[in-house]
Amino acid sequence: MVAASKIKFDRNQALEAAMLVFWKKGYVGASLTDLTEAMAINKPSMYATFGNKETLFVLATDYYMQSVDLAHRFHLEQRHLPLRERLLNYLNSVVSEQCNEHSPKGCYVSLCISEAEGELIPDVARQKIMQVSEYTFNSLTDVFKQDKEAQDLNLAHDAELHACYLLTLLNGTAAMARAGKPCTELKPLIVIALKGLGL
Amino acid sequence: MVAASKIKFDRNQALEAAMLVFWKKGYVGASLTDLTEAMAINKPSMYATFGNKETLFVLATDYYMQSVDLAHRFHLEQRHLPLRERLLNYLNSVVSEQCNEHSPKGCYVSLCISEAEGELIPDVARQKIMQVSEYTFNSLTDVFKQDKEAQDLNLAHDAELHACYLLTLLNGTAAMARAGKPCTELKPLIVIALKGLGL
DNA sequence: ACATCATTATACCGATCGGTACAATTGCGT
DNA sequence: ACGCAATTGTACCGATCGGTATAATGATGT
Repeated sequence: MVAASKIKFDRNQALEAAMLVFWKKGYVGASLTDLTEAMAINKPSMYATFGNKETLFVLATDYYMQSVDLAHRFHLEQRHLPLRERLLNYLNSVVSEQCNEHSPKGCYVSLCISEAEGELIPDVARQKIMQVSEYTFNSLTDVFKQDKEAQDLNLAHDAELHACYLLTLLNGTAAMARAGKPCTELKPLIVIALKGLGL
Repeated sequence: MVAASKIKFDRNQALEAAMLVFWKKGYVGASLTDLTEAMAINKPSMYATFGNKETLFVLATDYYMQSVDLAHRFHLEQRHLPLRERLLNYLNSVVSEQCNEHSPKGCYVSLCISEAEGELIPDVARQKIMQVSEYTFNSLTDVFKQDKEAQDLNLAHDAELHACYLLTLLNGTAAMARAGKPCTELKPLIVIALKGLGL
């Protein structure tokens, strides 16, 4: 009764397509035409289903966190593995994707955060992307705080500093990947960077 | 005779203003209105003097290299200083500026390179920003290749790798600065990162 | 088979984009 | 003081932006 009739397009599939466009072009660079073409729907359907560009961006960001980011974060949570191995798996996973030929270069979050500072992203979208970045930071901080190995290595003190260090590394590789550096040149950086932490 | 008459506005001052706008908003985000208002001239004067938005961007990028980047690179060329001190001075100089309250957050080059991959920057501008990024990479590579200390520490082998490492670090701090991280939290990352190189 | 109603496609809205034509203005050499 | 020439402000160009009104479409319950 409610209203569930007629065939609707696949909502998640549309969100994934939108996410890929934002990932490639950023918030401002992604036009409604780019978005709806990739989503294979037209503008009125988009507005009826998702509200407007800003709320679409928020939902696409949620989708990113629940799919892409979750797959990476999985490696962080393998607490049965040694700390160095967990971090290596996580960092390699992220960097691999940043260079992946089959998805946009770089990092969705890193790109959109760069736009946010320029005052060219509406407020809600800006808050969303900041909150997502903070979430990753907290995940990394928790690893350093809770892991026994990290405590033994004195990495639990200043956990925030070390989390910031790894987040900076990943933002850096994201920029390099976007500039065209291949995975083969970026992955070795991870080993060097971990040496900075004594790992 | 030639034509040198009438008062013209200060060309360099205008280029500096344009550079600051591109630095804050990127290429696409910087509208002609933003640019001409900051340059304190109007559109016809801008087009008569600089051609169009794309050539203005190229000239603003040159201005950036000759002013901002040159001041940082100066620290790299102090060959009488120990390698670690030269790198520390250079990296601290760059990071300080990325966080500077009185200029746009982050890095001019890093921001515009991120835009370039999205196919939303005209070709000449794109090539210019890529070339500038390559230039910085080569400067760092030369330091590792030519410095005696670097040769002794086995950093001259894979000089490109180590240059890439530092460039990645700076792209990372640029993103973090743009996301709002203060200088006090970013500068300690430099010391950690240099430990990765054994410095 | 028919009427119903959500979804679709088309065409349009005002605002702004990069870029330009033109006329009023301004400061110079004479 | 005058005329010249470059610069200025204004007003506009077509294209595209985000967003919407409206009419054609097509599957469903009866």
